[in-house]
Amino acid sequence: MQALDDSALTHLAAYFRALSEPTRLRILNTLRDGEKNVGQITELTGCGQANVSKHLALLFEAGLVTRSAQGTSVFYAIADEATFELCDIVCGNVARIVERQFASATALKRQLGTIGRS
Amino acid sequence: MQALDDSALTHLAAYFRALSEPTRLRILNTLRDGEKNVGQITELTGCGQANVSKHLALLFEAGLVTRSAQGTSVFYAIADEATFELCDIVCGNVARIVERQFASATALKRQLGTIGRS
DNA sequence: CGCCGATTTGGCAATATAACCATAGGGAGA
DNA sequence: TCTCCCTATGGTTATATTGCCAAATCGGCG
Repeated sequence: MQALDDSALTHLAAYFRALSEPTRLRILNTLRDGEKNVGQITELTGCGQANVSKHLALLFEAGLVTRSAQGTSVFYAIADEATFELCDIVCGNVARIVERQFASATALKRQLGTIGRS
Repeated sequence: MQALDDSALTHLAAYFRALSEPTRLRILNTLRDGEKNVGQITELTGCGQANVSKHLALLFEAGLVTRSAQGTSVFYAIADEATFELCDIVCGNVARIVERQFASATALKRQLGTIGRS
Protein backbone atom coordinates (compact mmCIF):
# COMPACT_ATOMS: atom_id res chain seq x y z
CA MET A 1 0.00 0.00 0.00
CA GLN A 2 1.36 3.35 -0.94
CA ALA A 3 0.75 6.35 1.26
CA LEU A 4 -2.85 7.39 0.88
CA ASP A 5 -4.31 10.86 0.71
CA ASP A 6 -7.35 11.93 2.70
CA SER A 7 -9.85 11.26 -0.07
CA ALA A 8 -8.58 7.73 -0.54
CA LEU A 9 -8.68 7.12 3.20
CA THR A 10 -12.27 8.28 3.36
CA HIS A 11 -13.32 5.99 0.52
CA LEU A 12 -11.43 3.13 2.08
CA ALA A 13 -13.09 3.70 5.43
CA ALA A 14 -16.53 3.81 3.82
CA TYR A 15 -15.87 0.50 2.11
CA PHE A 16 -14.73 -1.13 5.33
CA ARG A 17 -17.67 0.30 7.21
CA ALA A 18 -20.09 -1.32 4.79
CA LEU A 19 -18.47 -4.64 5.71
CA SER A 20 -18.35 -3.93 9.44
CA GLU A 21 -21.73 -5.38 10.43
CA PRO A 22 -22.42 -9.07 10.91
CA THR A 23 -25.89 -8.70 9.44
CA ARG A 24 -24.53 -7.24 6.23
CA LEU A 25 -21.89 -9.94 5.98
CA ARG A 26 -24.61 -12.50 6.45
CA ILE A 27 -26.56 -10.90 3.63
CA LEU A 28 -23.52 -10.95 1.36
CA ASN A 29 -23.00 -14.56 2.32
CA THR A 30 -26.46 -15.46 1.04
CA LEU A 31 -25.51 -13.99 -2.32
CA ARG A 32 -22.51 -16.22 -2.79
CA ASP A 33 -24.40 -18.64 -5.03
CA GLY A 34 -26.09 -16.08 -7.21
CA GLU A 35 -28.55 -13.22 -7.13
CA LYS A 36 -31.58 -13.26 -4.88
CA ASN A 37 -34.55 -11.02 -4.24
CA VAL A 38 -35.30 -9.28 -0.99
CA GLY A 39 -37.82 -11.85 0.15
CA GLN A 40 -35.36 -14.70 -0.29
CA ILE A 41 -32.62 -12.84 1.53
CA THR A 42 -35.01 -11.95 4.32
CA GLU A 43 -35.93 -15.57 4.77
CA LEU A 44 -32.35 -16.82 4.59
CA THR A 45 -31.05 -14.34 7.12
CA GLY A 46 -34.01 -14.42 9.46
CA CYS A 47 -33.95 -10.65 9.84
CA GLY A 48 -36.87 -8.31 9.42
CA GLN A 49 -37.73 -7.35 5.87
CA ALA A 50 -37.39 -3.61 6.38
CA ASN A 51 -34.07 -4.15 8.03
CA VAL A 52 -32.79 -6.24 5.15
CA SER A 53 -33.99 -3.65 2.68
CA LYS A 54 -32.10 -0.92 4.47
CA HIS A 55 -28.91 -2.94 4.65
CA LEU A 56 -29.21 -3.76 0.98
CA ALA A 57 -29.65 -0.09 0.18
CA LEU A 58 -26.51 0.64 2.13
CA LEU A 59 -24.55 -2.10 0.38
CA PHE A 60 -25.80 -0.80 -2.95
CA GLU A 61 -24.72 2.73 -2.08
CA ALA A 62 -21.32 1.38 -1.15
CA GLY A 63 -21.12 -0.34 -4.52
CA LEU A 64 -20.85 -3.84 -3.07
CA VAL A 65 -23.99 -5.21 -4.69
CA THR A 66 -25.94 -4.59 -7.86
CA ARG A 67 -29.71 -4.42 -8.06
CA SER A 68 -32.06 -5.30 -10.88
CA ALA A 69 -35.83 -5.05 -10.77
CA GLN A 70 -37.72 -7.98 -12.26
CA GLY A 71 -41.44 -7.51 -12.01
CA THR A 72 -42.30 -6.63 -8.46
CA SER A 73 -39.13 -8.19 -7.19
CA VAL A 74 -35.71 -6.62 -6.84
CA PHE A 75 -32.77 -8.93 -7.28
CA TYR A 76 -29.48 -8.18 -5.65
CA ALA A 77 -26.14 -9.70 -6.56
CA ILE A 78 -22.51 -9.34 -5.56
CA ALA A 79 -20.99 -6.55 -7.62
CA ASP A 80 -17.45 -7.84 -7.52
CA GLU A 81 -16.21 -11.35 -6.84
CA ALA A 82 -13.12 -9.77 -5.31
CA THR A 83 -15.29 -9.11 -2.29
CA PHE A 84 -15.06 -12.77 -1.36
CA GLU A 85 -11.33 -12.94 -2.01
CA LEU A 86 -11.10 -10.03 0.36
CA CYS A 87 -13.00 -11.92 3.02
CA ASP A 88 -10.68 -14.87 2.49
CA ILE A 89 -7.66 -12.74 3.21
CA VAL A 90 -9.28 -11.11 6.19
CA CYS A 91 -10.26 -14.50 7.53
CA GLY A 92 -6.60 -15.40 7.41
CA ASN A 93 -5.67 -12.23 9.24
CA VAL A 94 -8.36 -12.77 11.82
CA ALA A 95 -7.24 -16.33 12.35
CA ARG A 96 -3.70 -15.15 13.03
CA ILE A 97 -4.96 -12.48 15.41
CA VAL A 98 -7.12 -14.88 17.36
CA GLU A 99 -4.21 -17.29 17.52
CA ARG A 100 -1.88 -14.60 18.85
CA GLN A 101 -4.43 -13.43 21.39
CA PHE A 102 -5.02 -16.98 22.52
CA ALA A 103 -1.28 -17.52 22.84
CA SER A 104 -0.74 -14.38 24.91
CA ALA A 105 -3.74 -15.21 27.07
CA THR A 106 -2.23 -18.63 27.71
CA ALA A 107 1.13 -17.09 28.56
CA LEU A 108 -0.51 -14.64 30.93
CA LYS A 109 -2.40 -17.40 32.60
CA ARG A 110 0.81 -19.34 33.10
CA GLN A 111 2.52 -16.32 34.61
CA LEU A 112 -0.36 -15.68 36.94
CA GLY A 113 -0.21 -19.29 37.96
CA THR A 114 3.48 -18.89 38.72
CA ILE A 115 2.76 -15.88 40.90
CA GLY A 116 0.11 -17.81 42.70
CA ARG A 117 2.61 -20.57 43.44
CA SER A 118 5.40 -18.26 44.62
CA MET B 1 -14.69 -17.45 0.66
CA GLN B 2 -16.41 -20.46 2.06
CA ALA B 3 -19.70 -20.09 3.86
CA LEU B 4 -19.05 -18.57 7.24
CA ASP B 5 -20.65 -19.34 10.56
CA ASP B 6 -21.88 -16.67 12.93
CA SER B 7 -18.75 -16.58 15.04
CA ALA B 8 -16.58 -16.05 11.99
CA LEU B 9 -18.90 -13.35 10.71
CA THR B 10 -18.69 -11.54 14.03
CA HIS B 11 -14.90 -11.64 14.06
CA LEU B 12 -14.81 -10.54 10.46
CA ALA B 13 -17.14 -7.63 11.17
CA ALA B 14 -15.05 -6.56 14.16
CA TYR B 15 -11.93 -6.54 12.02
CA PHE B 16 -13.59 -4.46 9.33
CA ARG B 17 -15.01 -2.11 11.91
CA ALA B 18 -11.54 -1.38 13.22
CA LEU B 19 -10.60 -0.29 9.70
CA SER B 20 -13.78 1.69 9.10
CA GLU B 21 -12.62 5.07 10.41
CA PRO B 22 -10.47 7.49 8.42
CA THR B 23 -8.64 8.55 11.58
CA ARG B 24 -7.61 4.98 12.33
CA LEU B 25 -6.51 4.41 8.76
CA ARG B 26 -4.46 7.58 9.00
CA ILE B 27 -2.86 6.26 12.16
CA LEU B 28 -2.05 2.96 10.50
CA ASN B 29 -0.62 4.89 7.58
CA THR B 30 1.87 6.63 9.86
CA LEU B 31 3.10 3.22 10.98
CA ARG B 32 3.97 2.06 7.48
CA ASP B 33 7.65 2.91 7.91
CA GLY B 34 8.12 1.40 11.32
CA GLU B 35 6.98 1.69 14.91
CA LYS B 36 6.26 5.03 16.52
CA ASN B 37 5.24 6.25 19.94
CA VAL B 38 1.98 8.00 20.75
CA GLY B 39 3.50 11.48 20.65
CA GLN B 40 4.90 10.95 17.18
CA ILE B 41 1.65 9.56 15.87
CA THR B 42 -0.26 12.44 17.45
CA GLU B 43 1.96 14.94 15.71
CA LEU B 44 1.83 13.16 12.34
CA THR B 45 -1.93 12.83 12.33
CA GLY B 46 -2.75 16.21 13.83
CA CYS B 47 -5.44 14.68 16.05
CA GLY B 48 -5.79 15.19 19.77
CA GLN B 49 -3.46 13.05 21.86
CA ALA B 50 -6.18 11.43 23.95
CA ASN B 51 -8.07 10.67 20.80
CA VAL B 52 -5.07 8.99 19.23
CA SER B 53 -4.53 6.97 22.37
CA LYS B 54 -8.09 5.68 22.28
CA HIS B 55 -7.88 4.75 18.64
CA LEU B 56 -4.61 2.96 19.27
CA ALA B 57 -6.20 1.06 22.12
CA LEU B 58 -9.00 0.01 19.80
CA LEU B 59 -6.56 -1.07 17.10
CA PHE B 60 -4.62 -3.02 19.68
CA GLU B 61 -7.76 -4.73 20.91
CA ALA B 62 -8.57 -5.63 17.34
CA GLY B 63 -5.10 -7.12 16.98
CA LEU B 64 -4.03 -4.78 14.21
CA VAL B 65 -1.10 -3.23 16.04
CA THR B 66 1.38 -4.32 18.65
CA ARG B 67 2.49 -2.21 21.59
CA SER B 68 5.77 -2.14 23.47
CA ALA B 69 6.61 0.16 26.35
CA GLN B 70 10.07 1.70 26.25
CA GLY B 71 10.69 3.95 29.21
CA THR B 72 7.77 6.32 29.51
CA SER B 73 6.88 5.91 25.86
CA VAL B 74 4.69 3.31 24.25
CA PHE B 75 5.63 2.28 20.76
CA TYR B 76 3.03 0.92 18.40
CA ALA B 77 3.69 -1.04 15.24
CA ILE B 78 1.71 -2.83 12.56
CA ALA B 79 1.02 -6.35 13.77
CA ASP B 80 0.74 -7.90 10.35
CA GLU B 81 2.08 -6.63 7.04
CA ALA B 82 -0.89 -8.31 5.39
CA THR B 83 -2.88 -5.33 6.62
CA PHE B 84 -1.34 -3.22 3.90
CA GLU B 85 -1.85 -5.88 1.25
CA LEU B 86 -5.46 -5.84 2.31
CA CYS B 87 -5.65 -2.10 1.81
CA ASP B 88 -4.09 -2.55 -1.62
CA ILE B 89 -6.81 -4.93 -2.65
CA VAL B 90 -9.53 -2.77 -1.21
CA CYS B 91 -8.12 0.24 -2.98
CA GLY B 92 -8.51 -1.72 -6.20
CA ASN B 93 -12.11 -2.57 -5.34
CA VAL B 94 -12.87 1.00 -4.37
CA ALA B 95 -11.34 2.26 -7.59
CA ARG B 96 -13.59 -0.04 -9.60
CA ILE B 97 -16.62 1.02 -7.61
CA VAL B 98 -15.93 4.72 -8.06
CA GLU B 99 -15.36 4.10 -11.75
CA ARG B 100 -18.66 2.26 -12.10
CA GLN B 101 -20.54 4.92 -10.17
CA PHE B 102 -18.97 7.63 -12.30
CA ALA B 103 -19.90 5.74 -15.45
CA SER B 104 -23.51 5.26 -14.41
CA ALA B 105 -23.74 8.87 -13.32
CA THR B 106 -22.46 9.89 -16.75
CA ALA B 107 -24.95 7.62 -18.47
CA LEU B 108 -27.77 9.00 -16.36
CA LYS B 109 -26.73 12.52 -17.19
CA ARG B 110 -26.75 11.69 -20.89
CA GLN B 111 -30.22 10.18 -20.65
CA LEU B 112 -31.52 13.16 -18.78
CA GLY B 113 -30.00 15.36 -21.46
CA THR B 114 -31.80 13.32 -24.11
CA ILE B 115 -35.08 13.74 -22.28
CA GLY B 116 -34.45 17.42 -22.09
CA ARG B 117 -33.93 17.57 -25.85
CA SER B 118 -36.96 15.48 -26.75
C1' DC C 1 10.13 10.96 48.20
C1' DG C 2 8.28 14.07 44.95
C1' DC C 3 8.37 16.04 40.35
C1' DC C 4 7.77 15.50 35.32
C1' DG C 5 6.80 13.98 30.90
C1' DA C 6 4.11 10.41 28.40
C1' DT C 7 0.10 7.88 28.15
C1' DT C 8 -4.33 6.30 29.58
C1' DT C 9 -8.88 6.83 31.41
C1' DG C 10 -13.41 8.95 32.61
C1' DG C 11 -16.93 12.24 31.66
C1' DC C 12 -19.58 14.76 28.33
C1' DA C 13 -22.09 16.37 24.10
C1' DA C 14 -23.02 15.50 19.43
C1' DT C 15 -23.77 12.30 15.98
C1' DA C 16 -24.54 7.94 13.86
C1' DT C 17 -26.39 3.32 13.57
C1' DA C 18 -29.42 -0.88 14.07
C1' DA C 19 -33.66 -3.04 14.74
C1' DC C 20 -38.48 -2.77 15.02
C1' DC C 21 -43.16 -1.09 13.69
C1' DA C 22 -46.36 0.81 10.71
C1' DT C 23 -47.11 2.57 6.36
C1' DA C 24 -46.48 4.14 1.71
C1' DG C 25 -45.10 3.23 -3.19
C1' DG C 26 -45.24 0.48 -7.44
C1' DG C 27 -45.97 -3.04 -10.70
C1' DA C 28 -48.92 -7.38 -11.98
C1' DG C 29 -53.07 -9.40 -12.74
C1' DA C 30 -58.23 -9.91 -12.26
C1' DT D 1 -59.45 0.47 -11.89
C1' DC D 2 -58.86 -2.18 -7.74
C1' DT D 3 -56.41 -5.32 -5.20
C1' DC D 4 -52.40 -8.01 -3.89
C1' DC D 5 -47.67 -8.84 -3.26
C1' DC D 6 -43.03 -7.14 -2.85
C1' DT D 7 -40.12 -3.57 -1.57
C1' DA D 8 -38.90 0.93 0.31
C1' DT D 9 -39.41 4.67 3.63
C1' DG D 10 -40.48 7.27 7.92
C1' DG D 11 -40.55 7.30 12.82
C1' DT D 12 -38.89 5.72 17.27
C1' DT D 13 -35.98 3.73 20.75
C1' DA D 14 -31.79 1.89 22.38
C1' DT D 15 -27.05 1.71 21.76
C1' DA D 16 -22.42 2.88 19.99
C1' DT D 17 -18.98 6.02 18.57
C1' DT D 18 -16.34 10.20 18.01
C1' DG D 19 -13.76 14.03 19.62
C1' DC D 20 -12.64 17.06 23.28
C1' DC D 21 -11.54 18.28 28.10
C1' DA D 22 -9.85 17.31 32.53
C1' DA D 23 -7.89 14.27 35.63
C1' DA D 24 -5.48 10.02 36.89
C1' DT D 25 -1.78 6.75 36.22
C1' DC D 26 2.76 5.11 35.30
C1' DG D 27 7.79 5.04 34.76
C1' DG D 28 12.05 7.44 35.33
C1' DC D 29 14.99 10.73 37.60
C1' DG D 30 16.77 14.28 40.65
